[in-house]
Amino acid sequence: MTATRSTRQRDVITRIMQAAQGPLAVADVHDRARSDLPGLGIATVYRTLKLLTDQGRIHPVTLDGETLYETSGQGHHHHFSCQDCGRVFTLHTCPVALPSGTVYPGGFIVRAHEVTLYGQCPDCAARV
Amino acid sequence: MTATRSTRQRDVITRIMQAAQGPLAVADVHDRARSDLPGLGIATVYRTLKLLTDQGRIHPVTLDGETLYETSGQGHHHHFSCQDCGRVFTLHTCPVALPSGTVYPGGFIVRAHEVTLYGQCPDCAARV
DNA sequence: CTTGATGCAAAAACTTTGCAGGTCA
DNA sequence: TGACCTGCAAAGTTTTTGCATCAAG
Repeated sequence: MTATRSTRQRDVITRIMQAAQGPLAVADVHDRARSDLPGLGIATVYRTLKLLTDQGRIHPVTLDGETLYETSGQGHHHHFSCQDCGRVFTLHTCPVALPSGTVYPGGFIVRAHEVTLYGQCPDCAARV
Repeated sequence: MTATRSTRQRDVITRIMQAAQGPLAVADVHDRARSDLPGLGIATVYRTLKLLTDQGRIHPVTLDGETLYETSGQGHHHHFSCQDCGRVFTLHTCPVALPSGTVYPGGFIVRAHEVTLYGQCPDCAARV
């Protein structure tokens, strides 16, 4: 019987993922976690993110070639990538109406969709 | 003065990109090109794709963590990724209405957007 | 001929894996 | 205490770079 233990490293990483306002890169998680755990190894971050992914608690999203992780269960949502500061935000409003099963021009049967918006986030807009 | 030469390798790779029906991975380009140029090195493929990208003739798109390249100047379009066969198609119909400058809920100023649809392509639907 | 381009191999960047020692239950 | 977990380092992957040689003009 295998068990899955609660450790200081896993707790910290899990908390970071839950507190995030948008998806995070592996390096982001590592950096933030080291505030609490200076000696944390990058391998543990990779292993823990993989564990949480296998548990379905988080999942990866790819943006501009970078693999980021975000918590699951946020419901249908999309992302906004700020072209000024590079941060990625989660959007809870969906700009498309494509129910699963919709047949798209060309005969493509749509089961899901992903949208990413690019532009300027409120912080960067205010900084002008 | 720097020059940029026309070579057999570049011609072949350029032709492959122009003939593609959707974005291609580096390995796809390499495989296809080796039909004509058996000795083609992968480094040349990377260098040529980078060159064409710098020239604005092609550009990268990321899908499911993979970096693919497609020709530029196709106008506004999106992608359809078939969950059965894995191929990526180019769609010329856009499902969202977000003119540049639109302010999205939350105060995000939208400059551009990307949409990827997932489902079953016509070929796979017909194969059932 | 001159200089840019290619192929090979080494290097760099990013992930995963093996191990010995540390920690949770 | 036993089994799981961690950090470190080695091993994979993928992409970039250095170099001697080749070839476009």
